[in-house]
Amino acid sequence: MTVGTPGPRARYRERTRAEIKEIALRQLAEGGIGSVALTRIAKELGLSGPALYRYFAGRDDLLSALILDAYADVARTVGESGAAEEPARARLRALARAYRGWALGEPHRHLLIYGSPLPGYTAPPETLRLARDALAPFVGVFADARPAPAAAAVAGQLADWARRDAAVAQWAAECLAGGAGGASADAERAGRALAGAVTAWTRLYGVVGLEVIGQFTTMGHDPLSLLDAEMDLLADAYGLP
Amino acid sequence: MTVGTPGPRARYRERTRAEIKEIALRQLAEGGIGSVALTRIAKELGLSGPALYRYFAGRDDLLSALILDAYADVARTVGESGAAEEPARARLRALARAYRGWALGEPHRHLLIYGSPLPGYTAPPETLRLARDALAPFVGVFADARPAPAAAAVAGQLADWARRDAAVAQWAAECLAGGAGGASADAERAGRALAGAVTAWTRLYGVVGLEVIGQFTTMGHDPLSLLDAEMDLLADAYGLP
DNA sequence: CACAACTGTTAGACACTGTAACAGTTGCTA
DNA sequence: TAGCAACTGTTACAGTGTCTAACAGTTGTG
Repeated sequence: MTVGTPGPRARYRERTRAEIKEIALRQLAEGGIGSVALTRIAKELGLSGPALYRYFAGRDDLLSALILDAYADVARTVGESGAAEEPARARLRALARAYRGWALGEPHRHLLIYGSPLPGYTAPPETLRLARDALAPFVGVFADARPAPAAAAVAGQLADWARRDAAVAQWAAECLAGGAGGASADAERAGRALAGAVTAWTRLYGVVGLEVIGQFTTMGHDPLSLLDAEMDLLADAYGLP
Repeated sequence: MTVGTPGPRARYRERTRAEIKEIALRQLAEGGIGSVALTRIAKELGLSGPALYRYFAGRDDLLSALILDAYADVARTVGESGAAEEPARARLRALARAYRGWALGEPHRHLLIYGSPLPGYTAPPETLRLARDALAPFVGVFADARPAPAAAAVAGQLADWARRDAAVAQWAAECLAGGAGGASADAERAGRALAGAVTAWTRLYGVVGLEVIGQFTTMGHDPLSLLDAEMDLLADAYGLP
């Protein structure tokens, strides 16, 4: 951690990288992932082709950076929402709506994360952490869940997971305690909460994903109603107040 | 409809088109959608570059054909499964597992349909029909559904849809009657069945989609268990026997 | 103040899409 | 059955994009 002052050079470098990503995001929004082209970015910056390779190792590296940013943005957006809502089921609705709002506002970024994966791409470990950050608020919602019998198997598997992996157990405990307090929740409780969170996330992805790719445009229902219904049914099945 | 005999020329043409699609599918499987390249397909066929444009107007046209084939394959796969299962909830599980099996067997084709859409692509009307064919068996499962209160809003919206659009109403009636018999089901019943089918499809897409893009690899649960649980919870919520 | 790192350039290899112009083949029809 | 029109294929080429190599100017820092 010998990171003293940034220095003027590193400053300029970071600024240029940010500009590149900015233009890339615009291209992404306009024509999808296939439209992100280094040469055109360079032209728009007044640079010439290969100069961009000073800032990103290649196209894949740039896209990886965009993916990481998107994950961070999702975690931030979800994390900032619904904390105040009081009955747990209202909090669940708020979390789901928050992600939907983000995804509909920037569908290309949703697709960047949850659309077709890049062929050679393997998510860096940091991505994993951010994905968990996004899931954490959901785990908190299901802190005192009492799942219906049909959900018992999944909850049991996730409880076993918490028993096997200490890091997971600790993470779950932190989510349950609301971030403070280190009271170690038992694995069964963690399993129930994780099962609720994973299921919520799956349903959320199901509704929003289909909406983003336009599979609902010919159906006669409002996707938001469907999302609310899915979260309410989940709250019912997990006995949320 | 003046389509007499195919003729030897049309025969050869169709055969070549099929070969092209075959190679394209292999490229798709190996390196994703970005790896489908007309020039390499031509080389593999012993043809030279532009010859392929005699068979497909361009890369997008070829990909559109692959998309249409994939939709048809999904409709066929789902349509052929689970018809025999007796309690409705068992049929629902079977349908869901059938799609999951297809998607895990050919993840690239799942992504072709449900991953990031091609920038300029708009689905041809035939796609719409095939998508409905895939949904039809699910509608049948929910023929006598009694949705929980949380699902009432969506069911109501879809009932209204059936009231507005006669073609939808007829389609729903056919699904409910199992394909035979023209007894016009009332719109309320159609709305309930459609709501169940749409929700089932959404959950199915949620689980399978996340599994295909590898979002479950770091989670300690079995995706199949989650899928079964989601379908069972849905059967509970819709009062399926 | 001098050097090393940084930032940028041009030239070029390679792959892919798609068009243009042209030539051989074949099925159909007058 | 002779001939034409449609079909199938070719080479040449323009345009775009990724990425490497070799080289040059600039600047922060020891």
